[in-house]
Amino acid sequence: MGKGRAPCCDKSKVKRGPWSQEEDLKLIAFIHKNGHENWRALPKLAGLLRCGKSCRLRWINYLRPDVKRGNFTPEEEETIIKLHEALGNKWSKIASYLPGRTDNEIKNVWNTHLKKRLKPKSSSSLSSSSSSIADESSISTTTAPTLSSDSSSSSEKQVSIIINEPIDHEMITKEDQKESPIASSSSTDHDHSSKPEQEQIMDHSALFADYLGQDDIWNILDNPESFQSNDVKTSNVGEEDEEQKKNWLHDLENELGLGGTEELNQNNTIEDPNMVELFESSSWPFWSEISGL
DNA sequence: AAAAAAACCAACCGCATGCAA
DNA sequence: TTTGCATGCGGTTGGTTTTTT
Repeated sequence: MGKGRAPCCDKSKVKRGPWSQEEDLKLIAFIHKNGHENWRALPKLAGLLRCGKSCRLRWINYLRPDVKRGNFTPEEEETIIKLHEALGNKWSKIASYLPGRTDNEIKNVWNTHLKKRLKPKSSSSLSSSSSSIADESSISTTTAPTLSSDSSSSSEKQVSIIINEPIDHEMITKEDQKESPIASSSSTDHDHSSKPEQEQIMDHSALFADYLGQDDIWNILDNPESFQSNDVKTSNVGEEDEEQKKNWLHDLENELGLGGTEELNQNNTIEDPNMVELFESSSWPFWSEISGL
């Protein structure tokens, strides 16, 4: 409320533009260990020349464990359309009904695809919705982890949407983790076996290859479900030295100058149990590497 | 094959909001 | 109540990729 706004950071001293792999890893490693209770302080503590805002955005939109990447399914698009009709440009609200999707991503999809697609028939849909710029309460919610739509084909079809209970994408405050480990519920939503063919997993390969020196790992990372199976995991990883995995984060942190020696506990484990709980329940592709610690 | 146009999407900007002192 | 800080949010930009001419 009306107050002078201090600049969030000294723009001359922070890096801007696309994130490098190293920056991503620094951010991931730091949040893994410490969570992100203070975005403003985080860049400094993590050794990043970024503004806290930028770190937050990068984490939320790209790096966090439950983020789902790739094409939107027709069901998701339908949901967005309906929610947008009801909520307007409340992207974060809309995102809260779509596990794994970010407000930024939804906004992009809307602006680049859905808006145009709707335009031709906008008159009808808008007219029917003018009275109906439905308030939120009109959205039926359920805890059922599905959204269902009346399957038939016509564009005039009546679509009834059962929408997921909104979830909190801003998950990793420790309190939130205790109360609603959303990653666990969304992890099943991330079942990549059901993903559209075109779905692109984020390019972890480049990210980790530098550190692990092997490309096979990316087959695993691209099929996160394989993490659940020790058999698959070990067979894919091959005879690789377990020690290497155990020391991965430690090495990484040393490499990145995160001061692993005093910050790691004796077992080289992630210290924050809530973080462990969160990441364990997630299908986040980075987890299997880090969890070997 | 090259140039131009369109599409895509990550990241930035700055206001709004909540909270604590 | 006021003030200042931290973060959330939505609009916008600009670089990159893809498609069209």
